[in-house]
Amino acid sequence: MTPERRPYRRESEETRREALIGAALDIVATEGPAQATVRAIADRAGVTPGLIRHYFTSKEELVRTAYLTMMDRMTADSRRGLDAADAPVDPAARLALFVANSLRAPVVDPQRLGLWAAFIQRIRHESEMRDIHRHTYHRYRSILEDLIRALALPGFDDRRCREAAITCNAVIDGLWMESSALPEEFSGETGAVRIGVSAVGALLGLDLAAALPPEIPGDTE
Amino acid sequence: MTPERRPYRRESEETRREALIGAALDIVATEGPAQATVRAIADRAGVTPGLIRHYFTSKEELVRTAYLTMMDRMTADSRRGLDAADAPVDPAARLALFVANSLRAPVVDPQRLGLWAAFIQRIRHESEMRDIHRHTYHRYRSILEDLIRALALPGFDDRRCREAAITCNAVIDGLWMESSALPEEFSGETGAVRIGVSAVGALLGLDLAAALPPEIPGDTE
DNA sequence: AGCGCAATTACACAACTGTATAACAGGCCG
DNA sequence: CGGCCTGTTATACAGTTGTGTAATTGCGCT
Repeated sequence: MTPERRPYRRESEETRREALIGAALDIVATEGPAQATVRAIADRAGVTPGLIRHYFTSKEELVRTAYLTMMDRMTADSRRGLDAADAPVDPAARLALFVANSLRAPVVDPQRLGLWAAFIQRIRHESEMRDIHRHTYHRYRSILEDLIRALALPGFDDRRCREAAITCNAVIDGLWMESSALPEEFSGETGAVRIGVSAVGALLGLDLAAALPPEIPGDTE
Repeated sequence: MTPERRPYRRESEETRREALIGAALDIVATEGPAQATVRAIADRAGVTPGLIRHYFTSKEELVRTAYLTMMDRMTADSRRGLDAADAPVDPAARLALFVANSLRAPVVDPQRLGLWAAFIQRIRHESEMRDIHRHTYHRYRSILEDLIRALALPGFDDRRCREAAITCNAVIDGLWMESSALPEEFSGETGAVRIGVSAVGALLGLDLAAALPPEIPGDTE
């Protein structure tokens, strides 16, 4: 009567790391960071808890890696459609698309807000986290700044473009936050996309809403 | 050889509740929610852990009460100087003051951001938290809306005032968040107050910076 | 086919968590 | 000044946490 031992498959390091990171993000997003225990993460990833310490020196390191992955996804999702072959060439359309992407799914999402909040929480005490945040913030803002500069608006020198990017970034972040926290209040006529696009337009003195390319409904890859 | 028992003083319910709430906020703000255990909270409040369950039905309830207290403070700090006897009467000055207050200490503060993030984390799963959040958001936004309506701007009907409030709220929230997370990047010329006041002005089409009452340096009560 | 290594599991452990309950004592009322 | 209510402390407890370590077994290698 030998005690049964769970059967398993050997996987590559990359596969296992990705599975563990994905499981960690999943749990933090859906159930909060307090529920993201080594046992819960391992369980969701389909392995036993001990394996986490085989691929990461500590649970802490796994979580950190997971957050970096999330931030990369956020920026990539906001850029969607800007680098494609059929990407809009009109600078105003490009800016409008970027703003709109930032203010709808999958970027706007209660789960992502929770994930992001859990991440922000750690910024003050862990310098690696602060570095990740600073890097992500600057990368996003600089995309915005480039899009604004491409508009070649009269009177917008480098300094003014930079300040406009800071301001537009703020209004986008605020709307992202609020519409993710209270989705039911930002639907229909008060949609975050509409408000955000027209707000950025107002800040730059142009009609961005008219430039926004129509959304392609089933365009989720 | 009687085992020594810790001496204590009896206090009013209000005193004890405030002490416990304050201790909880303190610890969540400085060390994160994971460190806010019943033992740590009781310790900081100068009592023993059991007392928490004497004033709150659970640790959960204490934390919830603490968050509500925090949100009240945030709004109150932003209103500072608006209700005083020597408050500005010019509507533009009042709006500018409110915006500026929201974007400097003590409202802008890394610890408050941490506190706020820990709070936001919980709104998805705990309906009481979501209610607190919704209530706080609407209260703040409606202050903003009233200040905007008082400007009596041409063409700003109720609907437009409401949408302007949503937008201004977003830009303030975004700047608050970013300057709290990366304080060193929002000092001097790129100060959050300056950018925020001029952004709100731009969104409403008026020069708010000129209307902003000068800051009284030592005015922290 | 089967050896050997390392990926994976299994188990143990001490620290810590929130909560329940009983014993104690501070200080108001008589 | 003494009793007694209740605010407060003390202690116990079961559950959970991250981590360390030894045993197993999948599977690439020759």
